[in-house]
Amino acid sequence: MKRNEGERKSSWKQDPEGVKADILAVATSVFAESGFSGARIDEIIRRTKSSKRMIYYYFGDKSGLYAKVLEAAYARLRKGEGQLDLQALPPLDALAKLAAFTFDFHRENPEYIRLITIENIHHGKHLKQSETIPKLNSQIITGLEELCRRGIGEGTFREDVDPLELHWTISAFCVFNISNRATFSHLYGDDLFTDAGQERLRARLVSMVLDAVRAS
Amino acid sequence: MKRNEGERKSSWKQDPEGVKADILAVATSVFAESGFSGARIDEIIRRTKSSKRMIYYYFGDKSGLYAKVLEAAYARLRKGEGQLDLQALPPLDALAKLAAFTFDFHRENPEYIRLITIENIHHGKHLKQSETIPKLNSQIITGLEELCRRGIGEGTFREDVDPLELHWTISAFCVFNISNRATFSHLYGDDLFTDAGQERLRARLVSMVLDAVRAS
DNA sequence: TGACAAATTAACCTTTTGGTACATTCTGTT
DNA sequence: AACAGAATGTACCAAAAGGTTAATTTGTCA
Repeated sequence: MKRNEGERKSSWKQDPEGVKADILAVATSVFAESGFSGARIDEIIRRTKSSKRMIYYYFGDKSGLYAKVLEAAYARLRKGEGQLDLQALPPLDALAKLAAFTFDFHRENPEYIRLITIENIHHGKHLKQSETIPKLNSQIITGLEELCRRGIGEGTFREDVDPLELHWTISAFCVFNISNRATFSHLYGDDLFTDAGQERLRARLVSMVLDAVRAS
Repeated sequence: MKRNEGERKSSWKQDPEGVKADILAVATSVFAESGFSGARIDEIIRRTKSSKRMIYYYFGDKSGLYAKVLEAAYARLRKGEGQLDLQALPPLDALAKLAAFTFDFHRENPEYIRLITIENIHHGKHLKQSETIPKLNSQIITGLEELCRRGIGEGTFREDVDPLELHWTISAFCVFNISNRATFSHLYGDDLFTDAGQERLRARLVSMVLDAVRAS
């Protein structure tokens, strides 16, 4: 239903990377919006400049596409954290910065969190297919290990802090804030999801995390 | 493939409540297992003693069935909390008990948490259809308000504690522990999901929540 | 006991949906 | 310029999936 009266009837450029990126971007939105099973291949191609054929050409099938979408989501999430340069700050400050940043970053990128939530609904089966995702995610842990070592050495951190537990705690806060917003705000109002409410939650997260690691 | 050589060829008892309960129980499992869109009506009836028609007879359509399943899940979750009798304990102890109980209860009932997560993927649209769920959930907040009032009056709670924020915090911990287990344990190992790990997380939750409310 | 409503079964239907076959165009290489 | 292989568009398909129709059985009450 579009264009070209005078133009040539058929003409297209080859652009594999562009097509792949386009599909991936659209698929990210559609999967995040409707879940894996709820997402429709036809809906994805409709929003794309390409044709259905290309999805199967480049990604194999719906699961393959979802796996790539998920991979890209994890990559961007961890990439953000990686740029924080936590080594430059005193341990307690660095931890505070990490927690606050994670809170904001997840809030600014709800699609990625939704994709991870969706992946959990499906028992992580696509994640298991990925080679690259586990590597990405080990970075955050080694970063926290380093941070804890410094804090313990310095005497500001408890001796028994657990980097993994720390990551778990921060994730729990920041992920829940996105993943359960719909039901929570419907049941209890959206006071906590206004800008002011979110600032309070972020402050709460930071102080809780700091309290949890601080030497007594 | 069952029964009756010598028995009458066809014979069934009318049992509306039994049929409804059967369908609801099976649907709970199937929806929790596969999500809303991923769940198959045929799979549900297959595991049921009834026939497909009954789902539509009693629940209208797939969404109607899911709405009832979700309603039942919320009812059981809140029913547990309601039986805690928090008034009988000093505020700090009551809060600790609530947090620890919620942690355990969610852990023992992952299906309900999964259903809520699934509902969030679908933007809470089934929840909005329910009359009863919001009532159920207001109980926990009024309970916490009462608790906070006592704590503040007694001087053990900070003056500015927010019951809703408290509930949010406890929920975040306990829900994340279930809803993101698949991806988290795949990426970071399942140390935190062993019995010992879970006990540590529960202890962390309790101490964090207490620290957050305690007057300084 | 007979009639009427409620409950239930079994077979069927329509649309949707993920996926494919096949033809066509583009582009780098010789 | 011609060939080969990669990239893309179009039309199509078979199966799955939600939902429905129609007929049968069971319970109830006058």
